[in-house]
Amino acid sequence: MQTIEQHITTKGIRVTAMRLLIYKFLAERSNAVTLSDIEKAFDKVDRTTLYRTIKTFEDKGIVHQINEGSTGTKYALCKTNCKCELETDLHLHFHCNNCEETICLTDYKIPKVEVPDGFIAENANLVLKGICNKCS
Amino acid sequence: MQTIEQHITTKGIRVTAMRLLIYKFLAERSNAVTLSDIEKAFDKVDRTTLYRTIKTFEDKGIVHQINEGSTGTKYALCKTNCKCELETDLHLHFHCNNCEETICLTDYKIPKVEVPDGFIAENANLVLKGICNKCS
DNA sequence: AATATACGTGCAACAATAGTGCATTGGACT
DNA sequence: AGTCCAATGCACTATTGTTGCACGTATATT
Repeated sequence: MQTIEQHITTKGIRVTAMRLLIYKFLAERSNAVTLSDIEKAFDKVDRTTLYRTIKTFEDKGIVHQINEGSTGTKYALCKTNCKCELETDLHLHFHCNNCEETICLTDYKIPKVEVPDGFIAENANLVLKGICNKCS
Repeated sequence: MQTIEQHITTKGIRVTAMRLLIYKFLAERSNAVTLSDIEKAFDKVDRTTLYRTIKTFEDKGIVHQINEGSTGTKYALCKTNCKCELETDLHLHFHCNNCEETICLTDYKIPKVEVPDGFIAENANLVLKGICNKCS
């Protein structure tokens, strides 16, 4: 079991107080969050820092982004050994139209889909919308 | 074969010059467009009108929305008899990381996916990212 | 240890996208 | 024609995404 510090370090970025805070915030919840969710949680932190921290995390494969239709991108932690690869790692997301939460269903992978000749798929984003288990 | 006017009318909204223009603009291209794409195309039109027209179209099932990660929602016309239903109508979208175009692959349906107990999926949004046929 | 360097953070400003309220226009209907 | 309601346009506000710069702190170099 890696510590968060070790995990961040092995991804090739420095450990800072801010990054640990943001990481822990994300780790505490199973739902994807927007930048402003994080901003509200720590009212001392500058928006820009959050923005850049999340961007760094994304570049280094620590978080992934989800677009589910409501305005604003959401983010969630990747699993420890996720490489965000199409065939193996990409899971589906569920957006509840009632509570508006977006949940990572990490155990539900995106099925293999056919694409027309000439198209090369490298990445995928599948969001199901409906009613989640808490709201149904 | 329905005229555009008939199609709009049967969806339960009035035909106006603006709506015809926007409809035709969408019909002319196979790619999904953002609101500002439309805005640039008709520089006489107010953004608010576009925004509300698209919203009306969306509510009435004339267009569908696609979220593909780059900022801004994109829109494309639904097929004539599309009801935007999960099992039958929802097709996949392809976003090219090179030319940044988003293409409706209307003949490629979203495969049936399993969701955990308690979740009820009503809608889905699947965007593949990679290189399109023109750029590969 | 002292210095140089690179990185992280915060501030300020800007740009793009979303959304609302209100006055006016214009078509549909009697 | 006059009434009514939907559609449009204008002005304004809110939210989200983004960049440049200055400063401080951690890291590397000697």
